[in-house]
Amino acid sequence: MTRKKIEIKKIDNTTARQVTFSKRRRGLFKKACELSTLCDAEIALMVFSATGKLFDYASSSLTYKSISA
Amino acid sequence: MTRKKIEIKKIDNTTARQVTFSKRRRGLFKKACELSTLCDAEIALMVFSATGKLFDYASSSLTYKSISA
DNA sequence: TATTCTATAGTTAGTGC
DNA sequence: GGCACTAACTATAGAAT
Repeated sequence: MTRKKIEIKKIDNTTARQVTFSKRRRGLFKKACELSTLCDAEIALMVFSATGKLFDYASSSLTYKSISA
Repeated sequence: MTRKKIEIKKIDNTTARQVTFSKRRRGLFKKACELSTLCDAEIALMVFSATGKLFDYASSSLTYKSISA
């Protein structure tokens, strides 16, 4: 996206892929947060890394109870 | 974000809020897609609009079975 | 109401600590 | 592993449609 345009396909280099993962994951969560706040939306987001680690986010009033009730 | 910096708080004007919702929702889903592709991550994303409408996305190999197995 | 236009705010690839 | 830098890219606010 900068310094050099990149193609949207799997990044071959493991180190580069991990660096991109942590940068973009932060960006994605930030955007989710902003959308929730700005537009009064409820959001749930789950991200599993290639190594199986889970990162998640849910806007405050979104619970299992709230969607199953 | 452009033309004028905005504050991250609920947009009061209903029309403006809806316009921002549809624009940013698209952006968020795109980013989720890109992260999944670039970094070989599995992602699930649910967005409920203020009116209760659901928009969702899940990367292809992410199923209930895959996470409960 | 969702989409298009476009200048500018914001994100991020590549790099070095 | 994360943070900082910065050029150059993308997303998007406001406006018009």
